[in-house]
Amino acid sequence: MDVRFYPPSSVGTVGSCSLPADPSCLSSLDYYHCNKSRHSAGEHGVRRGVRLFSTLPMCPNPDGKRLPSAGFDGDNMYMNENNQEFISPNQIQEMAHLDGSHYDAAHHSPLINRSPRILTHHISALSQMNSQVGLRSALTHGSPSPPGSKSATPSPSSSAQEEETDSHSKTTGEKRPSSEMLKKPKPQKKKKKKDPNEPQKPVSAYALFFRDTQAAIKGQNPNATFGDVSKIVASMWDSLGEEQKQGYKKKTEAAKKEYLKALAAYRASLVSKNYNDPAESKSAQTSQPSHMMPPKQPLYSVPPQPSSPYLGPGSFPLPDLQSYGGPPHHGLSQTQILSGMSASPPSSFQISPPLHQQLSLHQSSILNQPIRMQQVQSQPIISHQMGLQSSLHSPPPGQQGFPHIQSEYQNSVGSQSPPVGGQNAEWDSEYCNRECGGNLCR
DNA sequence: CAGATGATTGTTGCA
DNA sequence: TGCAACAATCATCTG
Repeated sequence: MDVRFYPPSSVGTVGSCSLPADPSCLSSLDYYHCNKSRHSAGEHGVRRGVRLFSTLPMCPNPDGKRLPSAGFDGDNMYMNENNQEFISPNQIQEMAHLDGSHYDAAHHSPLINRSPRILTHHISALSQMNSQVGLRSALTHGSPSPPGSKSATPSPSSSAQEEETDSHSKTTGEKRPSSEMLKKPKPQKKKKKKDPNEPQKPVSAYALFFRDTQAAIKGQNPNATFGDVSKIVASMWDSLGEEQKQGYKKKTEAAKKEYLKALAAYRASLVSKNYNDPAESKSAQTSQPSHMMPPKQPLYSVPPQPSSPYLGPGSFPLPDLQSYGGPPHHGLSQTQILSGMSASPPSSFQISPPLHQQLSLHQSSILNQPIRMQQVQSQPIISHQMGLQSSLHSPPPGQQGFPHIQSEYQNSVGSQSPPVGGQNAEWDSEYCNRECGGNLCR
């Protein structure tokens, strides 16, 4: 796998995401490095380290050289040896349209920042690779160089690469240095037992994004470790437009509001419980030291919203599916968008088995979310479902995140995928029976 | 503002 | 069988 980062100067202006000569070497990690390069280029601050750079094995080019054969330099699309298109100017335009407030074609924002479609390309190509070579094994064990290659796949611990990484980090002033370097013996943290009745803390925007995204990444990188996925997701998060982030943050804030309400109720119940059963108060106080005290944050500081603030976990993946799905279709309804997309699949998109897996994963997560919520906490389930429903009709801002991927999901799966709009009775019932016993699907 | 904490998922090992 | 720990990363909280 060639996750080599070519300095901008080697490819052109800044786009700086040089894709490997061997498309089979393409992976989401390319994406990661594309963003790395972006950050290294200092587009909007240097953030990420290039640790992966040194830890990931490389897929050697045929001649052992690491020459960029594909990529994007901000104006031009690079092709790989197979003339496989990774990105087209039109797509760039779409990306610009996708997030016009952030994208500036003249400023060479990162590939993925322009459109997650790139990621889809990466993932799609990656899926082909991963069907043959496990990313994880390559990552963790260091894929042995093919015979004859000039060991362009150095050991992850290659000192040369470490040196390079170091120097790169130094020159770029990475905010996030190698975790190995910073790794200090972690104190064994004990997870405190939580009261099952205690309302679950709302997940952060990033966690939501992670939840949504990891399935897709995993789908295409079945062997990707959690660390790999984390890095990719983090990179994607970085690339996420402010609008999309705001979408997630809105959800988070809404969830937080709900959480605070629930927490207040929970604490109130604890208080009354303690009043009735002082014996329990001791343990309760230890686990809830502040339950007698007013919360630091005003419980109702957030202005109330008409519907369930926590749109329901189910509402997250779906928007993301949509957000991954394609250029924004302003003024189109969800159904219109989806049906329209399934009618005209992009020719360049490659369907790969993992993609199906990915879709099913993703859709599983869609329907799974309420289940999980039901299991873990006593949040208003109805509002979750309502949130899901409402999300079907009025997508929250967050779902604009990666519209390209969504459309490609839809397109790629075509009729095999469970349609969103009602033709999925069979799938739905199957899934429903399997996953939720028919309690939640409808 | 720096550091701690907890969240994300999947795997592994132990009680 | 169930639960804790762990991985990388980020957001949030806390002192």
